Amino acid sequence: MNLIDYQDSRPIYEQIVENFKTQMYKGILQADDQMPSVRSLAMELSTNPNTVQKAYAELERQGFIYTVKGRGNFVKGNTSMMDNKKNELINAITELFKEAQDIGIPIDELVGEIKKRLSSMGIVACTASDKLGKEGGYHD
Amino acid sequence: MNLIDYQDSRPIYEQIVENFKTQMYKGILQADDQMPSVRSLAMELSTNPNTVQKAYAELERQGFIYTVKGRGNFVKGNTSMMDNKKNELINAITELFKEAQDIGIPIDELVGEIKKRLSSMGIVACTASDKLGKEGGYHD
Amino acid sequence: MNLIDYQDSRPIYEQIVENFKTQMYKGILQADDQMPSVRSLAMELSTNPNTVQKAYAELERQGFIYTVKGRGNFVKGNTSMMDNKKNELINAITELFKEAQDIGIPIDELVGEIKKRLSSMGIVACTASDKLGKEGGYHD
Amino acid sequence: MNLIDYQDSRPIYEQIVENFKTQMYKGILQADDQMPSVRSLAMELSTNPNTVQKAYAELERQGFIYTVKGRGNFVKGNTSMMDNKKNELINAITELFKEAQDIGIPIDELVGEIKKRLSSMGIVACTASDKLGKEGGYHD
DNA sequence: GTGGTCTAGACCACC
DNA sequence: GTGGTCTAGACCACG
Repeated sequence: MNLIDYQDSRPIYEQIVENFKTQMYKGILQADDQMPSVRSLAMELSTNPNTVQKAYAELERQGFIYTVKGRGNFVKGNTSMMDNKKNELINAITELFKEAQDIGIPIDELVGEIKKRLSSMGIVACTASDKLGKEGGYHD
Repeated sequence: MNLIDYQDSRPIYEQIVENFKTQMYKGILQADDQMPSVRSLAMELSTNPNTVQKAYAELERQGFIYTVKGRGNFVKGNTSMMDNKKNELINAITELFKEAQDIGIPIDELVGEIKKRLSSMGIVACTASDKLGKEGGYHD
Repeated sequence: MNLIDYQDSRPIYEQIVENFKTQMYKGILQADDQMPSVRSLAMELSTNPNTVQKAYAELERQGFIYTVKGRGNFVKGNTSMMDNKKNELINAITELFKEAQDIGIPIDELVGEIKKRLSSMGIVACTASDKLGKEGGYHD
Repeated sequence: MNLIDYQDSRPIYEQIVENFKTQMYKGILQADDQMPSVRSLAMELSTNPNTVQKAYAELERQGFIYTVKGRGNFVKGNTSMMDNKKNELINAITELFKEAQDIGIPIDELVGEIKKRLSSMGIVACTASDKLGKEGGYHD
């Protein structure tokens, strides 16, 4: 469990939720893995058990974990988890591109800069754009 | 001025700020245009003058407007405005792509889907990716 | 607001939620009516503001109210509310009838007894059974 | 013995109780049949013997089984069992109808829909209501 | 004034 | 041991 950023404006319980969700997306936490107990995690994060409890309740509500009373919280094997996340990302990015379009920022410039940054992080964005670009379909 | 969405979780003053910023980006509000007075806008939005005041203060802090005592608030002709916005968008999108990469979603799929959606909205995303993909500028 | 039954095994916050939901179903609370403030209701019920807060959060999550920060909670004008409730009731009752069937209790007996009880409460169940039973069997 | 649903919010011991009760209602378990031993059932359900013990204690308290020291637990031949269950069901259904009435849902609609569903499951709900309506058996 | 979050500490049911 | 609920009291952002 990563540490909490007390500088962050987001509430602590929300940060906990986010942390666990990414851990699941990344496969660090897998189906039926046991979550740390409310109390122990509270100790580890030096926060209040109620706060952790709230985070777990939220995770359960969103379908990421399930609770066995008296035993603990466990990761739910949610097959559609990935698809949801993918759609979420697609929506978010599309929305941003649309916004750029609205205020007249040329998409070319955006994409160019983004690609530069991604590749400087070692992310092979080119393959993607490549496929996009390919067969010369769009050479204006 | 568009209406405020009271069901939105974001604070009202922030919605006002956002509204004005997009109006400036879109060119609806231009340099040295006069902003509506605090009181009149508060009336129009049927909200508290304090709230409008807070929004204007925030806009001034961010360098989007300037105040002339006794006369009112005016739009600042900020040449770097666009660049800031562009950078903001680039950062946001890059961040999202990075996240996708982190959890193992193939960027290809994302870009493909996004492209589909943009073009279905009449936004010519293809030209952008094209230029990217072509001249091989960023391949290494 | 009805009183809380501290004998009831259900948690207090859940009782509060239920109370408000029925008040909405009955039309006592209508769209955009303001809910009592968290603190005042807590006082009235002589319970803790946190408990009321939890109830309100749940009501918001379920789409029955919306929150305007700094102003209060308000009833959401949910048109599909009634339909949801109706379906819920139908499901519950059907489930019970199915259970009876499963363990071999003749449905006739059940319906007979239920009808007796409903009419003794002044509920005109007969009209309903009428349609069911068709052609004018019951002109009493 | 059916399996336990650990994702179910109800406590495990309660699920065990329910399971046995329906088995008795359905006649799968009959008077003086021996119940599985606490330990073996605990193994079978891979749960804690304490939990099974608690379930058996509850079943005994409710008059469904009796204990012979050193021999085991046995099903009680309780003639009033069925009547209790019937009353329970009648109460539950009546309560739901009353609730519907309270919030102004026309009982006709409810009954109509329920009838549709029951018959689509092959349960002859119609005959029941029919008998009700016809020979006037329950009219007074 | 409003709601939202958090802490500290308690009690309960369940396993 | 586990999670779930509740209290008392605090602090913050928002209007």
